[in-house]
Amino acid sequence: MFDSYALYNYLQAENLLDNVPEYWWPNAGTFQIVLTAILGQNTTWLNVEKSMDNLQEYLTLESFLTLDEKSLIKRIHPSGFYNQKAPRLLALAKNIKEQFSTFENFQDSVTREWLLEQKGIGEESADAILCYGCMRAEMVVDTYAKRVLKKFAVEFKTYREYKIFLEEGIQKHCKQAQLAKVYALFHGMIVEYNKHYSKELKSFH
DNA sequence: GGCCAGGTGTAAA
DNA sequence: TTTACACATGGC
Repeated sequence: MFDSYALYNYLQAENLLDNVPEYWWPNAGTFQIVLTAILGQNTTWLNVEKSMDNLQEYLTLESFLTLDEKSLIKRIHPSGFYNQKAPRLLALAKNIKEQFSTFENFQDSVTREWLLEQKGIGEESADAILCYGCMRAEMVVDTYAKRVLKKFAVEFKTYREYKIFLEEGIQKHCKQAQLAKVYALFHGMIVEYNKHYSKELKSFH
């Protein structure tokens, strides 16, 4: 039977993560995850990197909060949707500061529900921030995950159904204490697999 | 030149 | 509850 653990093993056999950090997303565990999660919405990664380069001096919660909206819009121009991403990012940073004081405290105590209340954060961004920013056991479901699953004839309607499918198979085979790392690795392998086999996967549309 | 990318919010049916 | 649409750039 094909469950997410079978997919996990299939991807592992591909050896996709050579020379990739333990937590696959660049700068995992830092405030930068919050920025990249939102800048990356419906945007190519190359454009996200261009925007992040323009934010070099503002990559901590405190320094980011010194930016004004006009300057931020200019800096994140390459990654698109800047008129909505800029105010949403500033409001989010402000709320993190007000509710949690420090990013470290945010990492320890933020909930998925709190994130989903923030304008500009939907289910995928919430899970990306929790998984890679806070090292929590939350599986990220993105276009890539849906595309790989389609290759194996697995399709659902809602985000929640995809998330449950991906998490269930792993949970049966991994200890609770390992889950956060395994989910991060699993999602990372899914993305790398897409990059490697993009043409083949897109032909399944 | 058209299509798409590591989505989300809003409004209308 | 589902569907349609706006938001925007840069690479292919």
